[in-house]
Amino acid sequence: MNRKQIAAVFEEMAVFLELTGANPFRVRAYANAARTIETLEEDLATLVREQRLTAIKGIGKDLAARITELVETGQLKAYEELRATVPPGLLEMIRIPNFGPKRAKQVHDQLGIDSIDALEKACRAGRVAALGGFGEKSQQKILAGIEQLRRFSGRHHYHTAYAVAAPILEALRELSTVTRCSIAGSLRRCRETIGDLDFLVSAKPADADEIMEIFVQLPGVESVSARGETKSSVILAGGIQADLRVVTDDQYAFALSYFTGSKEHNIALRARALKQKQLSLNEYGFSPAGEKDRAARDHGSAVRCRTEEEIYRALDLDYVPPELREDMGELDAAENGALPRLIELTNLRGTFHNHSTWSDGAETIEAMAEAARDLGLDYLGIADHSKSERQANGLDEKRVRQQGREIEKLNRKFARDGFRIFFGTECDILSDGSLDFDDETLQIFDYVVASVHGGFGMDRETMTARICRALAHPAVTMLGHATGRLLLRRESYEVDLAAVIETAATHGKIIEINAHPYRLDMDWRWWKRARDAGVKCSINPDAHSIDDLQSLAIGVGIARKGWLRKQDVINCLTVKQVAKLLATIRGRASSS
DNA sequence: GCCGTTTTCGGCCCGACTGTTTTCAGTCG
Repeated sequence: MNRKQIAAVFEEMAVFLELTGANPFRVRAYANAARTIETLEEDLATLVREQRLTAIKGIGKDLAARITELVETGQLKAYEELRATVPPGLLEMIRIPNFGPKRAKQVHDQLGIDSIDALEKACRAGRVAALGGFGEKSQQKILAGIEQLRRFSGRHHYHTAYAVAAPILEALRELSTVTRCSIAGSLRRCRETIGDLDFLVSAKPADADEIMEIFVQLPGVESVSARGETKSSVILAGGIQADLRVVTDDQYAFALSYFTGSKEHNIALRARALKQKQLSLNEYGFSPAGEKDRAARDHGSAVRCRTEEEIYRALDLDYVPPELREDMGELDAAENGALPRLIELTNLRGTFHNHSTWSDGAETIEAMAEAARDLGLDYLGIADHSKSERQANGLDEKRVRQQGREIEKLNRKFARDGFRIFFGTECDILSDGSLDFDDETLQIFDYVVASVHGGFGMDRETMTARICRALAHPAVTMLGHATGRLLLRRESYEVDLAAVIETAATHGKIIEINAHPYRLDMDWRWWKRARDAGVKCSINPDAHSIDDLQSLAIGVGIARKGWLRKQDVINCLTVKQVAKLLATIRGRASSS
């Protein structure tokens, strides 16, 4: 059983335990272990064999035994037993907003309800309102929640969420009563998908109510699910939930840190404040541990902090950029001055892997190049599909040569501006790991992006061997969308990314961050490891239109989440440097 | 279930909002 499967078992264990009313800290132990295992650097089988599991933070004697059992037998007795006691319908029911394990268990035990459909029927019949602790309003909310769940998956692509959030932030910023405001939550951390939007505003207490009222009446607000003094929640058209918190300006930095999360980062930060400084930390500030009568909300923070930087400093930590706040080692690094200086959007000078009308793009090469130049880039790589991609109008050997001549011609024109088009191909990796062009044709390109576009169903070993074989081919420059996933739509194919990263490192090959908002692939969780193995990254929008070039910004966000610095990303090189690098990777002497 | 120069037992981050209560449980982040 692989790491991902074991993590999934532990995650379900956490949910099952919660449903059975287990100790919440025990639940958390399983949930934390799931996260730890999923992003583990070392090979699980090795750790099991050498009995070093308990050396991992959060893995004790019991969990180590369970991991060992899963690795060795592919099963977990405790998991099977627990699962047998939990009706399967409860699992789907707790996906309803504001309907958690306790309520699911109650309706199951008292009404025999074991599915969302049954719950809906019971609500309509008024049977749920009659239960203790429930009422007419709860019943209506459950029905509304079921409808919301059915209409929307509950999560949204980053760019969708951003497009909805930006005008709301602007509307808040324009209010004269608002002192500071920001987006917080997973959008600020640049997660690949977003559950809901979090807005934070600082203002005088006397103005808070009016700001709340304006917020819940903004255009696009479909319904109001909560409306309090400091917090309101609304559902926007399109089904995205948005929360607004209003605090005083003294509290703003603390609230921003708090609502940016992640929850796991916050827990680690608070535990640290308690342990090292005997300070309790919440969204209002620091207060002396255990002294409830000196709570920060009423008495101000024991340590005043105007910015998040000052909060980290108060805990003897370097500032942790939002993208890194995932409790994946950032606090240790912040303590030791070992945080990376992250890449920024302005560091980008060009990009690879873009399409044109030669295959399935919407724009000519010239229009794409002009758009890239207008964005301030110095070069653009065009990598249209290879011949096997018939539905995408993939190019055969004859057409790529024609395309090469057009690019040569365009480059003479663009040379005046110091701009350059690189001639590439997005070459299919065929089922056996061979490439869609012969070696002679592959020689005409400046670079080759090798991608899997079909045969997703193969087993892990075969797929891994297929991709690694392609990466080892001397003509290949970089790997396109490493796992083939489509966020919220299609799971990735089975592949051993650790082996892929190792192969890329061995052959000096690049792996892309495909910045298309549906892909964001290779996943950010793998990049620190790839970076440390010496693998360089290329941030590519996979643009099929001029607008798609904007995705570069999301790609940079994902690179930042992956701890990448300017020097780890080839798009930060100058035209000259990158031309030399591409030539070097192909084992040819540089002409420049 | 994990963890430990205050503890091998007794802690484990903390608060807002809602709906149901009449002091709180459940849910969420």
